[in-house]
Amino acid sequence: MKELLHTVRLQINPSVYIKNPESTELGKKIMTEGINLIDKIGYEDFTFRKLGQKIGSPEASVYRYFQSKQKFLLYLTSWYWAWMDYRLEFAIANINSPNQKLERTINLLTERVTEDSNFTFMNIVKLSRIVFTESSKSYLNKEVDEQNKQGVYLGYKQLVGKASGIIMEVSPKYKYPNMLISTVIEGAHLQHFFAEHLPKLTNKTNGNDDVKKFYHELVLKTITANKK
Amino acid sequence: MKELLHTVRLQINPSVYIKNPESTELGKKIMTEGINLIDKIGYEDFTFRKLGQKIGSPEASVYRYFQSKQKFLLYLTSWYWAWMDYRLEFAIANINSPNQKLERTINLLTERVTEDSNFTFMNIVKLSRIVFTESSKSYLNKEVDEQNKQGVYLGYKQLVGKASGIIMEVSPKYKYPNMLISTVIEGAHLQHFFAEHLPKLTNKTNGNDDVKKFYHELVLKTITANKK
DNA sequence: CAAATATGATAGTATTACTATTATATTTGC
DNA sequence: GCAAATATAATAGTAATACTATCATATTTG
Repeated sequence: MKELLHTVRLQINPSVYIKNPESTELGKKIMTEGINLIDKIGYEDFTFRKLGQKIGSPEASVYRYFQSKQKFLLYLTSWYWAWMDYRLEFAIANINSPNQKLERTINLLTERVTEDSNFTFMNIVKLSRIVFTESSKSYLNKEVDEQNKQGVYLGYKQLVGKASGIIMEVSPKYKYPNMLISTVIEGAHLQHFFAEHLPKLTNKTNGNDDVKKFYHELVLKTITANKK
Repeated sequence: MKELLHTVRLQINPSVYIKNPESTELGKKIMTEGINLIDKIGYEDFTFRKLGQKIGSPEASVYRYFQSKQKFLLYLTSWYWAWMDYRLEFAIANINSPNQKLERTINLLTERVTEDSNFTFMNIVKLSRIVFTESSKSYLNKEVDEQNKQGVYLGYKQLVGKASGIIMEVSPKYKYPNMLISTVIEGAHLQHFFAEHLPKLTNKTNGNDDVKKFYHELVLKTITANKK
């Protein structure tokens, strides 16, 4: 993707923050250093106190932006999904062939983010690593229904919905587009994690693009009608 | 599956416990009530102190069986994978057709456990709910490499390996059997969770067996060679 | 220039995830 | 059948976590 010279402001559901961190310097420091810290020590060991020490502010100041570290994680993941949604729109703009749209969509959803975009102060490489490892924890808990009512997963749902729509363009009769897309997204995260930490659970051969290839093939074959 | 009148002792890697909980009454109480409690309040809110109160023993006693609540979760998941492995062996015993073996395997890996087996004091329905929601947290963290060295994921790897072998029987040239199986296992857990809590991310129509059907079709189509 | 808002500095709290110690009860080995 | 080993109970203690509260000061805005 090309560098963008104009600034894009991503839309994040306000339910995940108290005060928009993009609106102040301190808020931006919280995001930048928060990402660094979670990427380094992991979500479990991450605390607002440690973050405060990094940015030279008391933890109480961090609490003025986010109710809890859960909400902070939700903010980061929401930001990521909004960014992906934006990238998806960009990637399929002016493309007419549904098949080509689908190919680009699957690429986007399954490939690793390795290059830093400088369109934002967010470190995207680190953020995407965080999302791959930690994002499922934001819904796999007992608060999921309550949080869902507040709308904290809207960004994720929107992206899944959009990608499912592209599946339907290619194969209008396919019954399970949402299942397929959420399987692909979460599966790709997992496979990248496994490749690094539990290789017995995956199949990385020589190279790099195995995950992408695997899900490409899987999606295309799955949505194509069989000649029984 | 038929009820079994003999007792089967599942093999659990000793790295996940200090003292085998199956060897004493207290140990069994810890498992039974631990499962009840995690199922009720979730892994995050679960503590050994609360568990101790339930079973009328001090938390120090629980610590004599398990080093930490992480290890306790690992014990439960290891037990579950060992049980699944046993059920898989049982389900494919004396079946010759690879396709039929595969069908039964996918069934086992993707369906919800709704019936309590009385071959054990473990509440399998609750345990499987716990595994669906919490098991990924046992590896999605910074300790994964260290824990992996200790062998705590061996049971899971073994099951994935066995199921991949069946894929290879059906389709010897297929390149990504492990990816496919781990995608199916974790994906099915997720889809069941979504169906209950985030239905926008899945496609449940009228009935019940959608997840099973979806993954069946997905696997069969994926491993079948295309006529290009 | 007053009023509102943002931040810093500091303190406090209930709970968590443990570890340690001692006493008593139970099992086992000879 | 008794000593020795082992298991459990009872209790206490600790550093860290995930917050909340208060007050003073600095900065922005109308």
